[in-house]
Amino acid sequence: MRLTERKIAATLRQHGYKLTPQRRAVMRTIASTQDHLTPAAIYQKVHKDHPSIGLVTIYRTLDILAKLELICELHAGGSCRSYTVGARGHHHHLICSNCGEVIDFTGYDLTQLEQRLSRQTGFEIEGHLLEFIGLCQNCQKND
Amino acid sequence: MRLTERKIAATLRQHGYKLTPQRRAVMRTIASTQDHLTPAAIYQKVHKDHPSIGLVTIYRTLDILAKLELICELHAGGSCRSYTVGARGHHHHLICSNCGEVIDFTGYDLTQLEQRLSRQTGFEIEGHLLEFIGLCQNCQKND
DNA sequence: TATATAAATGATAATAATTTTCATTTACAA
DNA sequence: TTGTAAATGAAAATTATTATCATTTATATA
Ligand SMILES: [Mn+2]
Ligand SMILES: [Mn+2]
Ligand SMILES: [Zn+2]
Ligand SMILES: [Zn+2]
Repeated sequence: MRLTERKIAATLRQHGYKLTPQRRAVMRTIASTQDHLTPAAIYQKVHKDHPSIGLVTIYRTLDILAKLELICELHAGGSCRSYTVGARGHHHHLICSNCGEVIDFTGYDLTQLEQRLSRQTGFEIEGHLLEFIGLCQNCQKND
Repeated sequence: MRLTERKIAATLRQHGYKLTPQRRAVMRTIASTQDHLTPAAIYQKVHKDHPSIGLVTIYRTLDILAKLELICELHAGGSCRSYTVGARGHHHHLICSNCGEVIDFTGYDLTQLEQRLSRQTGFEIEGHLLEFIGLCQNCQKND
């Protein structure tokens, strides 16, 4: 079942956030489409109904909604990049959210899943991204 | 086995790229650490040995190395964001690299792997990111 | 080894994305 | 109602990324 504006609003309330017209507008926009939207795209849509809204409010609202896991952040290609040496061959990553340490791991095969998805959706799949985020041992010690 | 500067250089050659001191310096820097580094961080490191290098050259070199899969791009938290409504509960994504369409999929469980990784590395894993990138049916038709 | 030439570089500017600051407004608890 | 902390929007500041273009350079080949 999809998340409605009403549902989102309730969760905001539960967490002590005020329910402003601007936030409603952002929620409505996001809840009204399957697309993934950049902050700028959301701004443009919201702006139609709510011409006085500021882009900053979009960013702030998105941060809150993401923190509450009401929306989710995607990391497709393009910007937002950092690099590490490529271990030989295909592999995946384990990333420390605190210090940025990256551990490569191999031996986990996603081709079965890839084929299933391709069959089910008609997508021609070119690649994938599998990353685990957490705290490395060091960063656990130092709180 | 880790990728050495020498190995990287050979691959560059094979693909018809010239071997410049700047590129060597970038390769050396990347090959010399396990860390993942932002373009800015790489620039700072390279800049020490090679004060005249331009940041633009870093970007250009990284693009090439990524294209040749000698390094890999990470998408941890932070910037590079676009949003989609959260389907009820945890799910993963299939993203069209051309038009940006996103399909959520569920029913793929990574907790086994997560536990294995946690045991092996001592990481306290907080979450993960699993995304497949490809072309949706529409974008396949329209080339 | 000298030379021709396409490729690469770096300075600079342009663009785009994101965050900070701060004075003003507003949601909502009491 | 009213008080107050929270939220907003304008503007500026930062930061990331890309485009342009004159100059330099790696390297194939004579
Ligand atoms: Mn993989
Ligand atoms: Mn998952
Ligand atoms: Zn760490
Ligand atoms: Zn598409």
